[in-house]
Amino acid sequence: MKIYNTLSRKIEEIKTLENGVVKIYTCGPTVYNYVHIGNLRTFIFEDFLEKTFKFLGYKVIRVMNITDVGHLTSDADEGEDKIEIGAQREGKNAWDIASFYTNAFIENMKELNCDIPKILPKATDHIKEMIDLIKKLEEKGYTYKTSDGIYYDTSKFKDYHKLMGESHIKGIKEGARIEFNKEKKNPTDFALWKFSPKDKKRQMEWDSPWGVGFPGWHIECSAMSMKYLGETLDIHCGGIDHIQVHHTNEIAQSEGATGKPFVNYWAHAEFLVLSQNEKMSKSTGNFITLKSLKDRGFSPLHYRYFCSQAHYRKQLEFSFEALESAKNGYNHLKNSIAELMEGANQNDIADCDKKSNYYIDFVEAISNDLNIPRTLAVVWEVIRDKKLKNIEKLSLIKKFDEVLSLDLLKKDEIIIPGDILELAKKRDEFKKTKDFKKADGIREILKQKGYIIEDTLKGPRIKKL
RNA sequence: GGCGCGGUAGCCAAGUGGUAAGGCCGCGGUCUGCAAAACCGCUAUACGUCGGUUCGAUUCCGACCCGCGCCUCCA
Repeated sequence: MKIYNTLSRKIEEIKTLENGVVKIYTCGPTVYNYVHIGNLRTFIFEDFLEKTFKFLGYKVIRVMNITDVGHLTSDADEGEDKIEIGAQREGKNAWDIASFYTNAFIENMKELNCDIPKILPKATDHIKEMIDLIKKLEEKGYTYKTSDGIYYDTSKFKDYHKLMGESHIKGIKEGARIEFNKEKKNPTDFALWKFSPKDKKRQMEWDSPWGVGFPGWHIECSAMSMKYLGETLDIHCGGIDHIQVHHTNEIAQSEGATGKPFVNYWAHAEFLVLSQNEKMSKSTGNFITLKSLKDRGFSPLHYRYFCSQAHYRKQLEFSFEALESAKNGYNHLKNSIAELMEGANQNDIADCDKKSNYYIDFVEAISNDLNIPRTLAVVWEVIRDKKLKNIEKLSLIKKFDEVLSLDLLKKDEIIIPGDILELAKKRDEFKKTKDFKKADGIREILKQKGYIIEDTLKGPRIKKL
């Protein structure tokens, strides 16, 4: 298994710490609002990664955090964080907001056929671990206090910029904009613990050795990843935007505290970008959710298929036109497979032939920096192959779907209401008496009611529009 | 201003130092009472521009143009 490592800027063969086991930490959502389809692209990438390891025989231990506290809206803001703003917006308390959007997130993941990591720690459940970690950093001299919190002195950590590469350092210094916090010693210093504002009671705040307050924006990932995966882990994933700040700070915190390498491989997913208009941003409220896709007639798996068509390290341009073509492609694929399954018993689909060139191509593709688009081409090639038997094709596709998770062999069972069945029956009778005008009339009525009728060798088949 | 990424047929998008996957769209055919679905076939002389290295570059190097991202919370 090879993957691009942001740390080395090279595609590397993965060597896990423990043979046959891979420990993965994936940055999860901040639950103050719905996740958007850009977030979802990253989570789908991580799901492909996890399933690829499983496909290749690894045991995967994966952690995904739920950030339910602490992320400030910006450096300039005093004390306000997104969860509390969300609470104000919706007239609920902060805890309810976090819980509501956590559930919504999990629901989205399920709909997209993404496995929910078994270890899904919430930041608010790990305040103690964070405090302990900050204490360790304090002991080692990495911290200093300002009027509003405990900060990390990034000048004390040797390789602070290692994730970004040497060339970034210059840019950060020169490109640094307005410095919001004058008490910070270096522009890149960041808060480990923030004090609650003196005049205001926060909904979420905790006691600490430094005073009542709440954790900084980065400490939770260091604390929770090391708690569940150990001081060094194999792979850490996230969106590409996290490289410069969040992940860089995680390294500084974790390695500063332990003196050991924190992560061996960093894997980052590129952005989903909108072809026109502004960018999608959760904090500005300008974003598309899975629900809005569904409202426009797309299924979650249409979106998963859409994402599967592009490599995770390349920006993917989102447009409804492009999604429409993915939808057509996906439906076509499912229909083709449904035809292959006609007459075949699902139980007869045995293990696939691992010596098949298609199987070899598939493994080659997923193992080579997760080339999912290539695997889709393999699936199409299998379907179009003139020599393979249907059952052989299905066994390959079934195996491939362990990674793709597109429900390729799943029959869409839909419940047809009685009145629709009644109409279909009538149409069939008209057809038999060759009264095609009336038969077509009924077909038109059914269409208006949202159902399509297709005549097959085995009789009519009703589908939802 | 700094850093980074990309520009492949009408659209989305893989990939490669020796002339380029796949999907969508379009067209024709088989099937059908007609459709639909599926299948078969076809299609566009596709690799931003200009140089360089090379026997040979879309693939490597340089410059330029264009688009995008990050640099402030953000997948």
